[in-house]
Amino acid sequence: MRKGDLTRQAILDRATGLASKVGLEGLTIGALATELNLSKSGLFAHFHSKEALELQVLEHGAAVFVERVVRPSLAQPRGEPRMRALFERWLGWAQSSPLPGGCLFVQAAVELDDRPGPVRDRLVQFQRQWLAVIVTSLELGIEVGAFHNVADPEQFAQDMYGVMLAYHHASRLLRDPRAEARARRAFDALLHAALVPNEKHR
Amino acid sequence: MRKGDLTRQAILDRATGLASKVGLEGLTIGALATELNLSKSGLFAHFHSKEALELQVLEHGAAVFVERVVRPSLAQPRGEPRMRALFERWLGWAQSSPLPGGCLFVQAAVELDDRPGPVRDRLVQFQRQWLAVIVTSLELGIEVGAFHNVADPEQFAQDMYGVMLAYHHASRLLRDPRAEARARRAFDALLHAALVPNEKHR
DNA sequence: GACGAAAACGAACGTTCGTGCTATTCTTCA
DNA sequence: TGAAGAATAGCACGAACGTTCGTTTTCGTC
Repeated sequence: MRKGDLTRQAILDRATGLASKVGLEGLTIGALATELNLSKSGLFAHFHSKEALELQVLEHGAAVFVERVVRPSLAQPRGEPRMRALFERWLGWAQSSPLPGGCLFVQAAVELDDRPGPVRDRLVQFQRQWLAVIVTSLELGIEVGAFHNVADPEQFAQDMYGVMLAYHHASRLLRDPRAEARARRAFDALLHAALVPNEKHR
Repeated sequence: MRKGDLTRQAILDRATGLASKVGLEGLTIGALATELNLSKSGLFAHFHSKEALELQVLEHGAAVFVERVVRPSLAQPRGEPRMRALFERWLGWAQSSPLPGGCLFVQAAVELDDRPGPVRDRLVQFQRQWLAVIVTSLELGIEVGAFHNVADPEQFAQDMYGVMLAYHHASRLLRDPRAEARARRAFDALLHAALVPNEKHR
């Protein structure tokens, strides 16, 4: 019972990286098996369908995301530091070595936006949770007095998402080395607009 | 020689819409053929490979994009009107009925960012051209005195792209009906920051 | 060391993919 | 109107897909 979980984890690790390149649909059991020196059927036995594999890849990716981005950021003090931590770690996540194809969720989001089913549903759930983290962090910053009281906190979340997606696009498709610096500038502007004056010029 | 071009055009029209849903790779000759009441081989004969079909779909999409977004916008006067026209028509493009899966290029960009080849190369070329249109429109607006002289016009282009991508994400994946209004607000803020003061309070 | 269970394998399945052929039908133009 | 040529259909192919099955290897426990 132990050995099985070990290889299952190894499979999911590799599958997450592969899916970041080719997508969940592009992920192939045969290719994944050869990459891991496993037989197709041996790998397949761990998950009992392709869809179950896709779901578990998503689940695995989300767990890593929480551990590497969300949790350490929530350890930062409320307000500007926490907000910056979220952004910086989000950027780092999209470049991390286990994700050679960029953010798994960006790939999955575009791929699944028109294909109903449990995989899409789970992804939407994850995205909503992540947006909620951003919104809540902003609202906590408002409570603490770091940010202005804004009418629509979700506007900030969508804007922040845009900065990230634009970075992803410019960096991964256009291979523009200035994309990262521009993403930071854009986020700075976003944050600057939300900061209350005394925080602004400290 | 006339009939052939006619059906070829019909094929490309339908293929563009289908590809906006399932991507260029997900686009399948068999599915496309049945949708058009054609035989697989009959359709295939028009393009001599899948890759050629993908390239022509991209070409076709770009031509429609120029005709529906770029050209009418460039008919607007320089400065704010032209910039707003570009944005509005870009938004409209992503929602247009021949693209049931959203912007074809967003789908293709994510799909191709890790798969080298001529299709990716062509897409990158298109994206660069489109960014150049945005940058040039901004620079012309500066010349005319509508916008501040900014250090990095491409920053504006990347930010504008981000607004669009965030809209796409919130709208298509999360089905958030407020996504469009937020996109407009975000673009307004972007434009407002670039406008020179006398233009700002007119 | 032996035994039961878990894990991995190898071969085969039905289907679909892109891609070639060879006919057949339809257009076009002298 | 009839011949030339383009457009489409029909059929078959090899490869890859997810999936199933029976067998073999490996593991954990007594």
